[in-house]
Amino acid sequence: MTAFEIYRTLPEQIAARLQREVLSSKLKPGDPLRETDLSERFGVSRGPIREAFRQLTQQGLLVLEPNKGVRVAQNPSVEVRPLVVQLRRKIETFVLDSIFERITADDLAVWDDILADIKAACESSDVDALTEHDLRFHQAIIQSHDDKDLFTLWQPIMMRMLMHYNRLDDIMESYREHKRILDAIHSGQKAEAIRALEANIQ
Amino acid sequence: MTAFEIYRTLPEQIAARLQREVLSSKLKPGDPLRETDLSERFGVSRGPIREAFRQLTQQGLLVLEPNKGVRVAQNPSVEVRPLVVQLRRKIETFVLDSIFERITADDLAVWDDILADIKAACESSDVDALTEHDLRFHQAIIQSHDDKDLFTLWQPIMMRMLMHYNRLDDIMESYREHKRILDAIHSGQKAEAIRALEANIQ
DNA sequence: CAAGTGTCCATTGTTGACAATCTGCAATTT
DNA sequence: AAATTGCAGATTGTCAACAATGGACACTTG
Repeated sequence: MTAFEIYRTLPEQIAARLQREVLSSKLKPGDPLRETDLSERFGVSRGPIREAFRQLTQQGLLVLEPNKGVRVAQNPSVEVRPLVVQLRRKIETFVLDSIFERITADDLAVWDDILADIKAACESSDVDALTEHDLRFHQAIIQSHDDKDLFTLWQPIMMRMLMHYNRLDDIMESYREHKRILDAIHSGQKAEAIRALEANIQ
Repeated sequence: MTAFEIYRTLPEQIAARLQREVLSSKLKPGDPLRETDLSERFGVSRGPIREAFRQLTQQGLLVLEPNKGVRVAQNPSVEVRPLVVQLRRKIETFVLDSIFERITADDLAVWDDILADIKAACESSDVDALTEHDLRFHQAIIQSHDDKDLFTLWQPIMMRMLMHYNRLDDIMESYREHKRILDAIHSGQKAEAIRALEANIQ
């Protein structure tokens, strides 16, 4: 299957596959995941499956109950959803504000590439691809901060927002929002970039 | 410290022990934890140890690198620390505001008990016990919210603050801060309770 | 008939053996 | 002498067998 290995470990590959299925709602909140099923499906023993569960639990996509196994996590309740939005805004604007003066041409090149992927996904109305590249976009920004631990803090919050990714009537609007962020960064307008980033997080 | 701590599973017991050692700085940032060592020390095989690692990684106390094992996580950098404080404030004030009108006498009785433990720890200058009961206090508040997922979101943020628990010159001040919170709740002063809670989180 | 009890089966928990990988150091090469 | 390569030991990764747990359902019992 692997022409070239994108993921270092077996559990990482499995976790990536399962993550995609959760975020695309192929696996729905409450769905149980059985270790034996997956070990047969992926042709490995239950060990790596458990390790994949570990990673996805940390991301908040799966919930583990002792002696009962794991289930796909529930979406955040309507009451806490605004809190999640605020938390994500706080982290991402903190990062953008913190790194702004140190953004390199290489950083921007990478982000521009992701923006192109977002555009393509919007134009073909591919919601799953949009979710994936939206995640990549914001992840790239977070990971450009020196403190790598920020990513660990941010990831579960981001995941809780992506699980109900259906806020836009016009899918192209997502592309425009991300473009506004990068345009502002390109022209060195920090305050405007932060505003555009906040507008994108809701 | 409670006389009988009942943990449902083996990994939970192990994780609790290790958590205590990290929070009391018996295990310091960067220290490696070897599966074989711990499996001998606790008299179990490596499976439950790995599951305990999983839990502590989710809490942000351990960091896992493939093929290298786990290490005790680094403290947040001075730059990120204010962000962590803000995030924790946002979550805890959100919860207190949200549950305030539904707080029961039973809730308050539990919180008063924990406050007594905090007082005892302060009076005997037992910093480790104070850390433990401080954690219990805020955890009890978070967990009184209907949405149990909030706890999962809050825990890793809380842990990052507890790892450098040394802000107070006068340890008794911790007791007074927590007492102010409960006094305000007892007398139904919501705004004052939230103010006192924010003052305690720094 | 309702409440409790026992049994079976699906599933997770635990274990020890073996494989793969990393680290440090010595031997080799340039 | 500096850089590279090649072991050897330590450590994590994977596996399959067995144990323990929980849920469903039939059965007793009052």
